[in-house]
Amino acid sequence: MKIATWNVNSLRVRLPHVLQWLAAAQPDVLAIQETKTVDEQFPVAELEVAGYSAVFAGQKTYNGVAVLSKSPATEVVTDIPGLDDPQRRILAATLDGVRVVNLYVVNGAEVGSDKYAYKLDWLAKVTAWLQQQAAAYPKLVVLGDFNIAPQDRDVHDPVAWGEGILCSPPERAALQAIQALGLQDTFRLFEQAEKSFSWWDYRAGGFRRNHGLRIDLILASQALVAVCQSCVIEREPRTWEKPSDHTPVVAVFAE
DNA sequence: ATGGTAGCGACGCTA
Repeated sequence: MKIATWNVNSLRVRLPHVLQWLAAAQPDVLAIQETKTVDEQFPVAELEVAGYSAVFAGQKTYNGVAVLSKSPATEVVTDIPGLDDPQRRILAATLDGVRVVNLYVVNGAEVGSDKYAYKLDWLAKVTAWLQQQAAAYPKLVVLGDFNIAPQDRDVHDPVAWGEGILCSPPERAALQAIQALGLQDTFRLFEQAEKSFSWWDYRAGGFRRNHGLRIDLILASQALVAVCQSCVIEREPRTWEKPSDHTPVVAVFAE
């Protein structure tokens, strides 16, 4: 089972890229963040032609998550207990016996800001719910745009980024709390090139200079870690004309 | 000191 995550930064703008990538990569599941598309405008028909069904939770202008899959999704959840949030950032679904939780984690803007407080509160509530998901579903994948670089090696310039947003100790502790539920960062199960990133700022030639961060993650429960065969960052879509600022991350699990 | 670009929807907000 091939499972991928990709923050597309507007599905309406990026649909040609998504279709091109699906045709070539043929993942079983693609979790998408930042669709920026209301449900009424979700491109169901185009994706169906490509061989994918979709579940989605969209809103106007911002956020929005979706899960595309070759097999139909069941047990779809978009809202969790204790988090009364109009922002569409969560989509859980079951696919061929695997529980997939797609997260578009709050960015947080700046350490100490209101948005930062919202990020940490959001993460705490999501983590409490993930604990229940982990208990209910031994085969669990939690993936998406985490807006947290797990370690300094996931940051192109750890000195410059310091303890700022996406790198601050409270954010990293929040990610650790999720991993403490028994979820491992599948990318680090394997040997990887140094300076492997999944997001590069559009500004200041970020991609050209490989000034990026690894903030798009695929976490897996022990039952899936045991059968995880690979986790790779696919850089190519970031080289295409008018790309998303993120590129796909793909994990393969046996069976 | 706080740039640079992209997307959305009306010149600012978010990332």
